[in-house]
Amino acid sequence: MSRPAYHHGDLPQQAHQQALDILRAESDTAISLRAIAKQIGVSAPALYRHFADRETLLAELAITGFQWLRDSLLQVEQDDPRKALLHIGLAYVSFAQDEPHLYRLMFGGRILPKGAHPRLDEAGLEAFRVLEDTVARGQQEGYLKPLPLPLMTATAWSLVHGLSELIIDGHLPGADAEPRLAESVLTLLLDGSRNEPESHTEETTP
Amino acid sequence: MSRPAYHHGDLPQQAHQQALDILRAESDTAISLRAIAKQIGVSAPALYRHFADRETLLAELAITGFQWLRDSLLQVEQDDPRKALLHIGLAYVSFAQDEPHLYRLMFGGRILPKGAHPRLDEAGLEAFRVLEDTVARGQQEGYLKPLPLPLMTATAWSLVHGLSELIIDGHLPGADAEPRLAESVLTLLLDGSRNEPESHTEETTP
DNA sequence: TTTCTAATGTTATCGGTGTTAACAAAGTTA
DNA sequence: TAACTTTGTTAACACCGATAACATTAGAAA
Repeated sequence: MSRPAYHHGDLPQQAHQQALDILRAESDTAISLRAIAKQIGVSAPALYRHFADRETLLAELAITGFQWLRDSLLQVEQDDPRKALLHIGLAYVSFAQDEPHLYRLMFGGRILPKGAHPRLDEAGLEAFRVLEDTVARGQQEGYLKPLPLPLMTATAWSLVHGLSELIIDGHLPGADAEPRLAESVLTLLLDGSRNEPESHTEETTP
Repeated sequence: MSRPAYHHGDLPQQAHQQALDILRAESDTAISLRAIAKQIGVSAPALYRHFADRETLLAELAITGFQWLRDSLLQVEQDDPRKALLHIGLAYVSFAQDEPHLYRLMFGGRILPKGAHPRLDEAGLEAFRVLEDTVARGQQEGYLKPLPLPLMTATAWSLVHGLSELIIDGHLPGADAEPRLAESVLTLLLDGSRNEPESHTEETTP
């Protein structure tokens, strides 16, 4: 358009979107500040007015990723404890499948070192809390075993995270042929985590 | 000895070791062919006589990593099914904790794309089979539920893989304060995967 | 309106990377 | 010895992130 303006006005937004496009199409390693700048039609150092460095730009992508993940998990209805747990697990895995490169960026500790971007850490924590709350509710309603909450959430998170990564990386070839694999895997853990009041009713609340 | 020979004689081995040292000390992104060459005292292009490219060198590191992992898993004694399953899980997580950067390289689908290095894929498969065999044995001996083997192995692998990654990325802060976290997590899945839930083994959760 | 300042661009440049081409030396074999 | 293969070398290309020094503009202050 007729916008040869010296001040672009929308550079951070557009850079963010460009980086996200590249991430989705290729991988995080393919994200180059120079390429982004050229695509937008701006000089490379201009980006440094809005992002401290390349890693910070990647961190912002990961932050929006965690927000999307959180929103997705929040949309799971929470009436029945078992259904809530199963569906939140499925939503988690689906997110990873839909945004594989973004998911790897969010959790690739190698790419974004953990203490380096406080806002990123907090965004991750907020998404994690949705999962934690669901597990806690499952316990409060008596559906899950009354084991320590950190233990149960660590187990649940490990399973969905591991499953997501294995599927994304193609290590579970049955994932496409068997779309209910995730459901079966989650069910296996769920059935084992159920509280069975008739078999043994000891209260070992922490 | 220290002979400034034109032909080095041990270049691939030394390059491999150098790369491994750098990987352990920093990360895979820190591995630079030029730096390795300089350290060894050879020109950078010399490495291309022994490695097709940088990625192939990384793939060879990952291959040895899978061999180590497999060896580690093979050392778990297989008499009692429950003990075997628990200890193979613990050995798996311990490997990841002992070699975090190597583990990330082995499983970072972003770094080493899956179909690109056949020897790597096979090495990973051979390590995986040790886990699969242990699960199969647990089923044959009647300890685990008679569910489809791919489902049970996918579940077990997801859990140990997810747990490993979350621990080495620092997402489970209790991992250091609670060294028995891995054991508790694995026990939770194990108890739920048992074929006959009436027999009570001893309590292992703190 | 005019002026001053902070924000936001620019070009030039530095040091670094993987990789290839062209060439040279050493080892191997006929 | 002569031919050939292997394994090194230097030079160069095309990128990359990042910084310094400078130019332009927008917006508040006078």
